[in-house]
Amino acid sequence: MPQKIFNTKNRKKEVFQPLQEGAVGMYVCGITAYDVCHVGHARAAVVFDVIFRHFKASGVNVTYVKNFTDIDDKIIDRANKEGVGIAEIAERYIKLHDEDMAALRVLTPSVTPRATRHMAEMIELISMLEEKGIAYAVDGDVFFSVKKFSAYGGLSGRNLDEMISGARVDINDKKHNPLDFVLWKKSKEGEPFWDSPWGQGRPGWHIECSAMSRRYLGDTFDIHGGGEDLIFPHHENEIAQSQAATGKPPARYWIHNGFVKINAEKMSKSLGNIFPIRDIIRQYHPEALRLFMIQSHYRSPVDYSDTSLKEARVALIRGYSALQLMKELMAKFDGQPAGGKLEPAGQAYADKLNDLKDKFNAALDDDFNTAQALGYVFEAARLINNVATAEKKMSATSKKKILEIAADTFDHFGNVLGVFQSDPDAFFREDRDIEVVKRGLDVARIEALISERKKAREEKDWNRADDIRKELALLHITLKDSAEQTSWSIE
RNA sequence: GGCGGCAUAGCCAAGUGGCUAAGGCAGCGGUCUGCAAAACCGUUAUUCUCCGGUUCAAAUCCGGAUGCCGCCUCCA
Repeated sequence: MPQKIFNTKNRKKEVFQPLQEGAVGMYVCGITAYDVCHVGHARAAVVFDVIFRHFKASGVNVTYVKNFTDIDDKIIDRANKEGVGIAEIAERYIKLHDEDMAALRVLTPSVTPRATRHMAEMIELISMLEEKGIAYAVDGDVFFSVKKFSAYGGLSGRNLDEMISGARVDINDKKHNPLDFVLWKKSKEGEPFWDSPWGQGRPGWHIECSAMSRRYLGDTFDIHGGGEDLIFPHHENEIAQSQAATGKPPARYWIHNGFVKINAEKMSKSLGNIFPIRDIIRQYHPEALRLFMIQSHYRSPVDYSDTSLKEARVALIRGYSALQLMKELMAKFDGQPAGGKLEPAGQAYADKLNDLKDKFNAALDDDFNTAQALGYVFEAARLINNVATAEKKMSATSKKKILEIAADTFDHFGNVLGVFQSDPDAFFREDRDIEVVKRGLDVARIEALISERKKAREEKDWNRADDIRKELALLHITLKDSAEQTSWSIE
């Protein structure tokens, strides 16, 4: 099935034709390192991580570039407030970013360039624009003249006249046109600076991405991504700069992820509803946050709330329960001979699993439809449960073989979506640890009660046993009795 | 004001011209169980915000209405 991508540039789903067969170059705008990452960053990271993983799993040689903006007004502000250098601020938040990404099972991109290490490339690009008469320098600042680039507005679907009439008043009287944007900024007293043909200064935000994408992926590459808020002006300006300088459009496909809303409101500092990733994952297993993200299509807005994370957690538990069941059963069948022929009932399960795998891949080929793909994952989980618990008459050899196929299938699902990759026992342990801390539970007391109940059950004192269970239920603890032992989980 | 998006069950959420409208949560009935939990089986939208139109056929295309949201300013 050919890969399809919704291209923001043309506002429609298109068949993806890479520049070079079997290879993909993808650039995604990363963070500005001045604060901890929030749930919105998490979404963008997860969305493009799944795209990265899907290409890799499809055997494509993908070069994924995600930058760090490590020089910017906000970083300078923060550095000044704390009385430290900008490098220290950037370094700190990049490190925290990396920790958050690792927790979310986000793979490290192929290249993670930093703006401050690419000054030469930026200066080169600005010089090219200046030579062509598209950029103009005024008193140490350099601006891009939007009127000199006729395709300006092509990505965001605006035209210059509309924008000029609708533009807010810009007090910068150095600009020839209020829509012109800065390529190079003269540094103020005490600010960090780099030497350039226009004097000491620092780059504008937009030029960073143009320079770094060009450096690692060339003048034209396959995919450029980012949050939908970056369409205008950031990506519009990137296109203008790159295309005006090189004569070639920078990216062929533009992918933009939708926003995360908080309880149906826009997340913003003024509303005080910024949810940092590190705070969320103290409350919920990181995979629950990840699953929440991939439950929706990447272009739809998603609404983050306590309820939605709780639901994602329950769904996650459902998946891991199937994996745990599978693991237990596999252990039981350890001594069984491998290979052998599947009986017809077993063959039907195997066919169904292969079918689900095909559908899963097709869903991702169709504009990375993770929500649909996830539906097939849960269908596969049901099949596993079915084989494990319902198919009593099937031979152990057949069961073992199906479970092997199921394990491979789930391995593929997990690899692409970045969920269900942990050992199920480890997952349940981690999840329980988080819940215990969150609810302030006393594990020793819980286990003492469970021992007491065990004794009561042995003595067939069902009333006492049930009273203990009710007491634990008040703490949202659910007990599960098996032949060997009683395990507990937190609702 | 300009540009764009969304509206599918109690909730979350796929599906964009034709098979029974995925999947998860919650609910109900059953199997299992000392009773539960988990799991499994069955069930839960004759219908996709509303009104018109195109078509043999529409949740899906077109027009209109209503509601919600995003961008136009730093923003994932």
